Amino acid sequence: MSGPRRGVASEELRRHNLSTVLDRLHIAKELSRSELATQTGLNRSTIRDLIGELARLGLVVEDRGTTGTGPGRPSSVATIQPAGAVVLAVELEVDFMAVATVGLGGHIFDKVRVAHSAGPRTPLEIVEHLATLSAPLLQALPSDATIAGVGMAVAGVVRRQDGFVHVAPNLGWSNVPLAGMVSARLGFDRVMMANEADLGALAEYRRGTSGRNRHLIFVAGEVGVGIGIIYDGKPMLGAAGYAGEAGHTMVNPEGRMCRCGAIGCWETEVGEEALARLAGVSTEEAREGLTAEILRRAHAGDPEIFTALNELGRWLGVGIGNLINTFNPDLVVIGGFFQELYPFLEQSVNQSAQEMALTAPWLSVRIRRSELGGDSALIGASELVFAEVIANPTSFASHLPTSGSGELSPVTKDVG
Amino acid sequence: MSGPRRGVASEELRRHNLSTVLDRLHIAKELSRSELATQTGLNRSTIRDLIGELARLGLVVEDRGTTGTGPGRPSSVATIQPAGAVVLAVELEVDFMAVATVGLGGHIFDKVRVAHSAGPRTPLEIVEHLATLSAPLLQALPSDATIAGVGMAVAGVVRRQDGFVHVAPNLGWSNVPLAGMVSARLGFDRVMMANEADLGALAEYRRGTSGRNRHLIFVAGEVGVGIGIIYDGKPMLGAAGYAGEAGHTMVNPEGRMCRCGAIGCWETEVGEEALARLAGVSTEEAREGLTAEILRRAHAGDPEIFTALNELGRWLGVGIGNLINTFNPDLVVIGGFFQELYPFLEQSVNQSAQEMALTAPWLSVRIRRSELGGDSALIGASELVFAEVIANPTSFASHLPTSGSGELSPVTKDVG
DNA sequence: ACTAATTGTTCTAGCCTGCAACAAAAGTCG
DNA sequence: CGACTTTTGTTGCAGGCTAGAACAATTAGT
Repeated sequence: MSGPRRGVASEELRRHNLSTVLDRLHIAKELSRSELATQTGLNRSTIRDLIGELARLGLVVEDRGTTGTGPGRPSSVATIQPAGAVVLAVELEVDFMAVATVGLGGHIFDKVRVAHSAGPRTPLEIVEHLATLSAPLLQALPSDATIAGVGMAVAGVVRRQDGFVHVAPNLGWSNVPLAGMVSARLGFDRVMMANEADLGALAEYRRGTSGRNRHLIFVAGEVGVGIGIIYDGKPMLGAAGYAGEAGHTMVNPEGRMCRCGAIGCWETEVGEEALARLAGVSTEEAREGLTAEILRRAHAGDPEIFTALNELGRWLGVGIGNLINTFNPDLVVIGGFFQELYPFLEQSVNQSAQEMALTAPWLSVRIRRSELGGDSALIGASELVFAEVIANPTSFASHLPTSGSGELSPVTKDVG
Repeated sequence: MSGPRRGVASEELRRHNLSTVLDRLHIAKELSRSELATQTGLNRSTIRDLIGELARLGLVVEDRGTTGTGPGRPSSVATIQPAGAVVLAVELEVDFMAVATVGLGGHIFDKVRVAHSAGPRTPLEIVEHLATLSAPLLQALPSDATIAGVGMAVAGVVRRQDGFVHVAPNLGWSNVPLAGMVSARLGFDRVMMANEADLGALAEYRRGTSGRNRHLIFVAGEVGVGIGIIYDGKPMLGAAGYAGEAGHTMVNPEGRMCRCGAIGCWETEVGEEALARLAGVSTEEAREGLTAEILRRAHAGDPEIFTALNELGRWLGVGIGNLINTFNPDLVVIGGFFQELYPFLEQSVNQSAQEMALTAPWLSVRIRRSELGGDSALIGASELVFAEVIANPTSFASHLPTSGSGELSPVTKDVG
């Protein structure tokens, strides 16, 4: 991420403060100037200036504050402007693709989710499909909307630097320069991607009920098993973006061969295939069919299913205990199909995680299921791009005039 | 660590730049002004000003540059002043205590290492012992030396926030407010501690031949097994400082009971006890005796030892593969007794790590033995405190005048 | 000795935030 | 209903910090 330390000048200061204010507004959607001043520690006059600049950039609007909270002049309220920066968020799964237009503040303009037959598809087909799906969504955006870029959640091993898909087993891909292809086909410069567990973690941290815990682990059970890590409020992606492949850590040397080639990976004990095996269900059934079927039987009181879920929960707990010892997080969030099954897993997960974890890190951690539901990957994908916008609001909207009165100066339309 | 984002003013800018320059000088020991300007991107005039302030704080000295590299006026050279900030670095082990006085730039003024009989000792005894050992070292420092604080490496689970030893099994301690005790006994305000693996990682990153890799994992084999993590150039300590207890992650559900109470921890396969067991040596022998004995036999070509080391290396490699998949580091450094045995472990470690790791993260990682030798914990302990000094050079030396000409203004002596 | 190259030194301009003084807009209380 | 209190917006100024330009200093090369 950041290189060795460099010196900075006043403009960097401005960028930082602008970014701080925009970040708070992005999360809270609206804040009064006085709330902003308190939260950031900046002076009234500085906040005024910063909000003015953000308004000029089209990222926020300011209204006269409403009254009611006590004596004193009501404070002006700054509201995030969703159309100021819109992300085309994409979730690419084995059996469906979801696309959404998400604006600043997390506002979802539109969303489509199209199932398709599972199995291998070429990257070109997928990109074409994406273009078809996204066109109407982009059309439907307000005319003053600015597209910030594309954020994608991909079930696979993705290099973050250039959005290169090293391998995506369920899609049958390897070595696909996906970001470049999407960029070329859709015509957007900024195309960012990461795997769904990383993005689930980001979504939980930014938009979940994480209570602003700054160290969290998101455990995603999909076809494979992966984790996303937020360390000190930032995504921990590793040197190349491959971090979080905890599904492929050995927990059982006497276990089964994993599709990665190694033996006894965590995934072989808690992945979807393990679930099907334990429950005595054919793997042929589709993913959603499987969990639905198991939930149905569990609610019906099928004892075989309880045994299976207890066994799965036990292994899930062991892995989570391992993660607690390794990372010392203050929150572990359960996502993917684990989340759907969690009521039946909770007890065994807690028990075996506690057995595994050392006392000290165990005492300060909470384990919770995700509450974002199925949108978690899309939200994370959008936040990936928003992070860039927020880090440098000015350069993002560099086509706009950066000085002069907002109301008076005419905005030059792009020609071409 | 850092809380939610706050706004900053110009003083913060200054602090950042001062810190940047001091950091570079701390690592390089001396740099010309022009080198600093190039590296930091700051202007000549700014560098001059910053160096001036650091000189006034007594942290660097400036000399006329030596000539020789080409035409042009020689650039002044700033040299780090070791006595400007001296850390009392302490390594607390089961069978010995090491104490050193380390100055800025990593200069070691003095060092003592005293063996004592293993086994439980009370915290009070240890603190008293430390006071006795450190007194002559502090006496021997130059009269103008400023003590920055105490940094300690402790073999145990330590809360970084307040230096609270949650548990240190080999010392027989639990719930010891060690930092507070040391602070009270020695009279230094700043007492910081962490476990030896965290500090080994820090030492490797700051003073090892890490090649400035910003993502590294240090694997420390002592009585227990722990890892230290550097993520993006910063120590990753977790929410409370307990991160890195990878020795207590399950790798073998059919394995042995660990002293932590769980079954099949990595430590039970690669820790010192496992080594003794595999080699058929009594655990009674002291730590150093054990590795020396095994090295002797290995050099003599004892086939039983080769089998034992291969088995240990295999498990070590599995765990390292797990870590590579989880963290995607660009460097793994082998420390502790693993480092001493590494020539005999290397092959099996590499083989099983490669089998375990996914292709993508495996291709970009290197595995190397530590080259810092036995000083790694002491160096890390000093860097822990130096990080604080470097983060805020001005407030560190707040007793000195912060303005006016360095040569002319008299320094007020502390009274009392 | 003269020239080119590089860096130190000094002064000024520009950016940014904080502060103080005043104005504006609410609630409160008699 | 009006004076008072409280809180916040507005504005102009001061202060801190870095960049840049102009000039001086110092060295190598010819």
